[in-house]
Amino acid sequence: MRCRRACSDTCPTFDQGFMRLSRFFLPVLRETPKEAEIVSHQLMLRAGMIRQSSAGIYSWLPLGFRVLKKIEQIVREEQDRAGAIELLMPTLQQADLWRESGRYDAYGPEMLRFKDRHEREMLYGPTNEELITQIFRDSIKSYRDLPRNLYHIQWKFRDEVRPRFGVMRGREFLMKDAYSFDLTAEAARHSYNKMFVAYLRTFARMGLKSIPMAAETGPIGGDLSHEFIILAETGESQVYCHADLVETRAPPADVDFDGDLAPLIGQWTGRYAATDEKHDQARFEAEVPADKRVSARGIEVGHIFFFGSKYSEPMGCRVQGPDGSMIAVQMGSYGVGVSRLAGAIIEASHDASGLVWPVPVAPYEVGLINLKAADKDTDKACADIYAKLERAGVSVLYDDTDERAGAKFATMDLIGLPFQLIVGPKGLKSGEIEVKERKSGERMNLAPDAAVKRLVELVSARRVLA
RNA sequence: CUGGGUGUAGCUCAGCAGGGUCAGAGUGCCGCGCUUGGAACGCGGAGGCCGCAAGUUCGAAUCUUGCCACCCAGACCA
Repeated sequence: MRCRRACSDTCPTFDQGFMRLSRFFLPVLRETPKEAEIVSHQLMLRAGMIRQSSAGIYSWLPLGFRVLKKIEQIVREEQDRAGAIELLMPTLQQADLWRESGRYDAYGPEMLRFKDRHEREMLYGPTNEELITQIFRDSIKSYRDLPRNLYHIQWKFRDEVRPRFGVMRGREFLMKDAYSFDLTAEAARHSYNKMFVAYLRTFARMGLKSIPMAAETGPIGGDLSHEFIILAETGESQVYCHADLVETRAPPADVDFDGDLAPLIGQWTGRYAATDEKHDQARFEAEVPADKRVSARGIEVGHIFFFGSKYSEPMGCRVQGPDGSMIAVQMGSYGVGVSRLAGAIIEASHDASGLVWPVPVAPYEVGLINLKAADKDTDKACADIYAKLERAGVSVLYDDTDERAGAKFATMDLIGLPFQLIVGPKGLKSGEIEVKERKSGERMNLAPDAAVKRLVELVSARRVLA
């Protein structure tokens, strides 16, 4: 989110990430609104991240919006790393396009349909296979322009019969969807593998343990469909896997996406992993030693699959091959539930006091607490620390309000910033301020400058995937 | 969509069975005082078309009917 270069505020991507709580918009709730059932929903409401607009439709308040943007950016960076190319398609689409693929009738009432003023039939896109296929076929005519992978991050709408779990199953949701185009099924497998690897890195960067699990393959069959499940105690579905998978590390940043990814993929697909629907207890017991059997709760955050010419054939998306023949392209699509991830991360990372953000997705990296606002010494110390952190490129939410200490602690714990810097008159007298890590609760007292230095080290170390 | 439930202050809720000082509490918000390291305390105050609409009645948050919204269980799902 923050520009990595030492650029000024004239840089359009610059987001300074500094805020005084006295000027922020953070409507926290002390009590849990009754409509929220699961913990992520409750905490998102309480921490002032979201507000429900209507069933399954939410506004993202500043704190939540920052998290959403961070998640989005990680997804983007890993898509780019894997060679996918970003574009942006509209939310509204024409019914006629969907008639080409036959899905206008096949898609149920989940698809929101309506007419514009000219009585043209429109729909709010639940997904974009048709549109991307149209875009691609209208422009690409040669096999020499393959392979390509195009993605966008856009709001979708599925009129779920029953939205629930807050942003985890909303009707309107932000999704990254990528679409690959290849000449042959074999080449498409490689495109698929790239996304597979990108997903492992994407979720790992957000501090999540994600496990790919074989999923229904649809009309094509084969083994090219996986759901990426993250483990969380409060997960919505039951999952089973080999314990080693949980410990397997995500691929490094310098993985060669043009090389043979099969061995890497094999590390993940070689061991048993299945969701409820595909679980085979007998096979599980036969393939996994008793002490390695993991039975846990999980949340689906990504889904990748290959569908060959399902859309390219009926929609006439063909390219001319080396021999001059017209060949329908082989496609795959790859989704990540961006807004859902905000909820999923919380399900995987919270405690009795509130949210516990992993640094890479934290709305701010540090919460600076002035225990006695309007006190000359604490104000000065805080202003100094605030400026130093800013210079060091650490994002800070500075609680400069005149609340009581207890209330400040409670609020800061609730919103879950990874680190807290606590500055009070007592500590300052002995030349110390307190650094607290939200997750472990560990505290240390350091001189202000040492605290800033330590904090910068801690934050930097946790920003990147180890 | 089927079944169940809930709509009263920003949030959490009481009050409805037997209509009539019932417009209430806690919390949050505003002001003052006293406080100041884990959601202090005291006093004062603002805030509600009791989901909406019809109806019954002298009188309805309370009873009747209809509608709407939201929540939960199921089927469905990034």
